[in-house]
Amino acid sequence: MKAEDSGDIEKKLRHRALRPTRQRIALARLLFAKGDRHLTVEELHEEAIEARVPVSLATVYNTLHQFTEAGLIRVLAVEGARTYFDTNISDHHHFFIEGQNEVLDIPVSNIVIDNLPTPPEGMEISHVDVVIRLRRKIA
Amino acid sequence: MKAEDSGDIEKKLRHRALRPTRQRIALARLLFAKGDRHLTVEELHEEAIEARVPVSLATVYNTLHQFTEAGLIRVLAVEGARTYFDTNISDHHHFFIEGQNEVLDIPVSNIVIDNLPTPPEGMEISHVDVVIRLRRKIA
DNA sequence: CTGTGTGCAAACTCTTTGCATAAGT
DNA sequence: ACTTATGCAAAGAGTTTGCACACAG
Repeated sequence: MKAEDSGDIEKKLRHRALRPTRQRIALARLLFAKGDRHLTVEELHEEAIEARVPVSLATVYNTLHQFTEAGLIRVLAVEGARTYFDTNISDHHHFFIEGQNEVLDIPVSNIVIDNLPTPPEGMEISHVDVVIRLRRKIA
Repeated sequence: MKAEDSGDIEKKLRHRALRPTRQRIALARLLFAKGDRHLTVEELHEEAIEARVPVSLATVYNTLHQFTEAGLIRVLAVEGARTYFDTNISDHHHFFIEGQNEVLDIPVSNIVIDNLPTPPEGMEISHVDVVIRLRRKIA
């Protein structure tokens, strides 16, 4: 939950060969200042506008992809039309509420996964995603 | 891997209040005759055309959604533009090859998941999806 | 016959791209 | 100055929808 100051963010961006522009800094701040989050491009765009940082949708798309390639954030593996980005890159998992396309962090991630299979030749495991799909309990 | 004959398929469809039309039967046969598969709408559509079953893309979309609601198939939780449908509804998991949007079944599904978290009030677990993301090993 | 399913094309949503302008170094 | 980023609008991919026609019961 440590909020990072602009100096940190600028350094981080510079280190990934990303110029610390006004837009990138603002988006990074929105992303990382509030702890772990998962949001869509649309949501981040709205937040930026509300925060009086006029930034175009296309730039939010570009920026989130650049951040993803830089390893600052991650793409969530949930089905559905839109893409969710996750600011938490450490191992943790998610609830997915069926019919509402909603994603929730799993509070205490003490899930144990065992007996992971061997990846095919020449491949290595990048990350294990566990999505627990939930549905409304039928009384 | 048991191939089902048309009688079975018709019965199955009828049981879900889906009229066994030519198209639905043909699609069901393509889906279930070859063991477990995961495919996109596009792929199934091409297969149907190749099998000389002229069916429209829209019908493939409709049919796959109806089959999903009927519990005959399942939607795969992988990110990316297109939706994958899985003919295997039992508990099993997937490899996802990053950068190629490719899905592979995990051969022997002996993964053990333990310490599942308690779902929020009024919710129950529908299914647990495990996606092991792979990347090309960097020498 | 009656109601449901199908096919086509148009509409929609989310995402990407091309190119002129603006900003960073 | 030189290079890279941004914004806009247009294009693109995948998916959904409306409505006339066809088919199953």
